[in-house]
Amino acid sequence: MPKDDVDRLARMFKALSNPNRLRLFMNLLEESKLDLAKGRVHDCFLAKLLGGLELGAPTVSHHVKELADAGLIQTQREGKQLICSVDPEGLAELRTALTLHGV
Amino acid sequence: MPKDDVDRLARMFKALSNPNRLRLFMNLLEESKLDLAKGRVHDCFLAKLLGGLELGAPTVSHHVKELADAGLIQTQREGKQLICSVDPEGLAELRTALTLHGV
DNA sequence: CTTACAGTTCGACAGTTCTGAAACTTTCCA
DNA sequence: TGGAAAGTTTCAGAACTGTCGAACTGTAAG
Repeated sequence: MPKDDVDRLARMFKALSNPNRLRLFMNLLEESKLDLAKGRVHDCFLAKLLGGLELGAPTVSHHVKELADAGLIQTQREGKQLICSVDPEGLAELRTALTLHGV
Repeated sequence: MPKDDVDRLARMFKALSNPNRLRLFMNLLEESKLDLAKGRVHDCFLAKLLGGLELGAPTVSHHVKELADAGLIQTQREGKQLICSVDPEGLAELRTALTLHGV
């Protein structure tokens, strides 16, 4: 596996290595499952992701950026709100890396 | 998702978040694929995992412990050598967490 | 225009992580 | 018994991370 790929992967894993950040991502992933089941593309505005997480706004902003930079989520602005969605490509990369082909 | 599960998952991701540690794990995973293809249980002694990695012995020892503590690899001593193998359960947990059920 | 809302940026600080040097332990071989 | 091989432990320093307060930016509603 080429060094660049390892570094890229490591960055994704790092983005998920903090419990609060992982929680944000898993919440989003849960939402995605619901929406995908209904055949819709998913997205979710930031505050909704927090679900019980007690973090200051700066911290959340930082974590979201980290996830986005790693290629795990996509963000887009809608008026005052920031809409987040899981990046399917990033997710696919992770799964591929962890897959024992055919096992 | 319960807090304990999130924390446990985060720990696994953290173990994979360092490029050198990820490399060790991916090397082991590659070996596993070969061995599984042959229908054998896999394992691999430590020095063999390094494959081009230029790290001191203490550092490698530290990384291996980190992976083992996270539940991603198993180790066993055989004479002078430490034999490592991928922990299939840990791997399965990771894959489950990243799976959009039925998608 | 003014105010409130939803995030962002900056700065700082405590805590954690990565790495290697030196010294140690265990196991094997002669 | 003596020595070498393969890891481990402990320690320390440089670098990185997670978090928040304060100040800032852009948008919507009066």
